[in-house]
Amino acid sequence: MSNLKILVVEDEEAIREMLVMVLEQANLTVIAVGSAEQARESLADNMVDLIILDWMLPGISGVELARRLKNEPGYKELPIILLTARGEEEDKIRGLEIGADDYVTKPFSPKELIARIKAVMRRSGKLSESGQLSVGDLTLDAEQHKLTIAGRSLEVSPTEFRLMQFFMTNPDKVYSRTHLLDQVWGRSVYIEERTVDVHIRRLRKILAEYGREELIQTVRGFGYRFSMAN
Amino acid sequence: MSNLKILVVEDEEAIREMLVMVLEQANLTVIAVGSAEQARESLADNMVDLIILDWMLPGISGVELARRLKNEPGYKELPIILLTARGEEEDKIRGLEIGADDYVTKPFSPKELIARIKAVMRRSGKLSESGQLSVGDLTLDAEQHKLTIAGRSLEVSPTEFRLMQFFMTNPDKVYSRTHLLDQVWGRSVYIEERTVDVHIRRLRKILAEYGREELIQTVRGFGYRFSMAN
DNA sequence: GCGCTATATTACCGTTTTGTGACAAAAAAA
DNA sequence: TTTTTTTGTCACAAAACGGTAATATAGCGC
Repeated sequence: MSNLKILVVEDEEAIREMLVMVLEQANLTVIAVGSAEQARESLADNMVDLIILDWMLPGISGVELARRLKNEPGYKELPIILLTARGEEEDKIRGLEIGADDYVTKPFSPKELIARIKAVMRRSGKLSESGQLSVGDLTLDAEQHKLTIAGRSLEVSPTEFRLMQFFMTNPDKVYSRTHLLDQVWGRSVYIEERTVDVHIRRLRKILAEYGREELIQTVRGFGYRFSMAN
Repeated sequence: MSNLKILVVEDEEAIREMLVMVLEQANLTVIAVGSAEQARESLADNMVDLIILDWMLPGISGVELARRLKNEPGYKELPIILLTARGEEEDKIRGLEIGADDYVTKPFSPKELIARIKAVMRRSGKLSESGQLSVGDLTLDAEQHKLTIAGRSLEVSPTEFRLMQFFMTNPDKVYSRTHLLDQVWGRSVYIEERTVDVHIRRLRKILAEYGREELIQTVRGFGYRFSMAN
């Protein structure tokens, strides 16, 4: 779950520190602020992947901030987890109505919080498939950001790494160039379809050094497939 | 602050987990139980260096357990930190009268808790601060603030030392410049991301004198990684 | 084989990212 | 105080990355 940035909005310092520690422990990048106003500033400067928002805040309350964000086009998709005092059942309902993606009650268990973050991230498709992916003797470790074949590490560029990550997460299926562009490059960029060929070529070249170029197969008329089976 | 064993007595699971995480993060060994009775059993089996005790417990309360322990010859010297709900000022006084060594209010800040534990440990002379980290033939001694490679000591500046300390504590993982800044420099300090590069460079230069510059690896597009493996 | 299309391969080159030395301010030491 | 060390920033150099286009090759129906 690396490389995700979380914005924590909590006015009480002890709890804020607690949150920061728990989140950093879980390998997340954290920005912590104490009010809705500061949260706004942070959002303007930083792209964050999720907000953890205290229900009660001085000035503009957490619920209010959540409600507003969920009505703004730019932040509609930004997952929000609300932090509420224990047992306020109506709060939970109201929070979810407003559009919060989940909520956690104080005091919170670190495990639970992390689990909920993961769940929300997974739902919004932001979870970058943590841990180790293995296909045959190929291993991709997201944490180390390292790709190895039979223990020897491969030198791949960032884009190649992401492409490989995608392939290893979805093996044995054909993907069109368009689909690959969407998934690996991101929906918002327009790039020539042919560019995919070039990156496939680069990956194959690297794999070929270990006699594994057949891992990435061409499916004429459709696209490419990553598979152990020939 | 390693090699110290802490017994946590707290009935509420969320808070118990929280405590465990915070303490383990601080390199302490933790045993966590949910009641005074279980605490008794644990004490019979394990030698612990400090107890963190919730004021309110089902059955025999925390205060009561503290009072009893402080009257038993075998446990008289065992430091106890009481956990109380916020703002119960009389509790504090009563707690200290009973013989508790310190108290912390919920919700607690991780930093504060660790600081108080350290203080209590120091007072009772248990703080040995034998923080030795070793990775390969690299050794970092937190106590002496000394970094040695195969016995020969390296001349590193304070910041470089902390950076190295962080890396050696978290090997084999990529960290972004932002993450490193947060962890090594501390959040709330605004420093150019590229400054990290410079410090990495300085560390590498020192390591290079011993042919070990490859210990710190660049992961293009992501950050840096400390690892023995190539 | 021929013609057509899809894919492979290569080279190019602007852009981005990282490395590096120098410098000055700040902090620490003397 | 003066001197020395430490540290953050900058500017430029070096390296790498990544998209494009041009060209070559391969697949396939006829």
